Amino acid sequence: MQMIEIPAPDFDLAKTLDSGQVFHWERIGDGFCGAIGDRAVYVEQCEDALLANVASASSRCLEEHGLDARATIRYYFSLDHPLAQICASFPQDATMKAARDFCRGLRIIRQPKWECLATFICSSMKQVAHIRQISHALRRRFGETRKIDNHSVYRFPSAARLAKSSERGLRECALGYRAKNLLATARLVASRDTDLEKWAALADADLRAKLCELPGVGAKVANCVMLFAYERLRAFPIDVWIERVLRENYFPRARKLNAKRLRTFTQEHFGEHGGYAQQYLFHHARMNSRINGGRRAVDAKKNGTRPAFVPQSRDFGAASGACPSKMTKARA
DNA sequence: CTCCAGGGATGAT
DNA sequence: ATCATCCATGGA
Repeated sequence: MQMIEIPAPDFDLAKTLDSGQVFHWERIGDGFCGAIGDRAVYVEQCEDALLANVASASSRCLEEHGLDARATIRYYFSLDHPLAQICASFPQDATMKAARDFCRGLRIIRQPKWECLATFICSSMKQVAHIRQISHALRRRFGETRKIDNHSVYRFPSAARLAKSSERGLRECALGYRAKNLLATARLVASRDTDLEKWAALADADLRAKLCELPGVGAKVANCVMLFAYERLRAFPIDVWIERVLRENYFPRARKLNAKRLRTFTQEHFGEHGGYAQQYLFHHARMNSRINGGRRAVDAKKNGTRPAFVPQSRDFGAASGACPSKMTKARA
């Protein structure tokens, strides 16, 4: 057990872990504790490097462990993504530029597929803080524990483990009406006729269609899973925040702006790394809104930047990324 | 207290 | 095909 140092230029650990793409990392001291798959990890940023401690159960010797730990960190945090090129591919409008400057170093990470899917099934109509709470509750109750520096972290429970739990047990993790969907999807994934790993070979549209067949998964959740677990950097989830950003900045005074038109626009405008653009817009908007304790309009004015937008409309049915017919979903 | 949240399934137009 | 309504829960 010793700290390893990993070069991580053009990377911001805190922004990455606090941007609403992953929900279980805990601030400990100067860094974060969490699980990457079945490994317990402590990681902190030191300038252009990461200092990490990775505890894995299965490694032969110290040298092998070091290589494995480095590879794990590099892969999970997507340190191989060409971030400069990705940001350069963004559209050059003012809204996008502001988000790009604010989110420098934020990377889309590579999450385990089931963990990501299950977590986002739990995310519907929940604030980020609630999703965190749910993720932790599920882990504490059903997940295996791992130790790192006399601190406990918990794995996300397997689909098989959740499949054999009860809806009541899930509801006790503050899942509410989402419990039924999570349980149903866990049973499907555990039953082996839905192989999440195999789906990695599918084209975007087919993958999205497959995901949308799962209970509790619609266009928005499917796009999140595609972006955060399947490396589909084009996937553009549209939630209430993103919809506000789009309406206020790209369609000021547009009446009759339905989901399809919004989706078409995002695919055209944000292009091949739309998912990255989306995450930057999301994080920027959230961190600058009043109701989330972000910087206020007054502070923004002082800094010479544009005032943060203020959420106002509250009435829309969100949808994004074509999610083909779900006629087959209800039957099961 | 009220308001709202990284939505989806369902039934009515 | 689009639209309204309901679904639980807890932080702000």
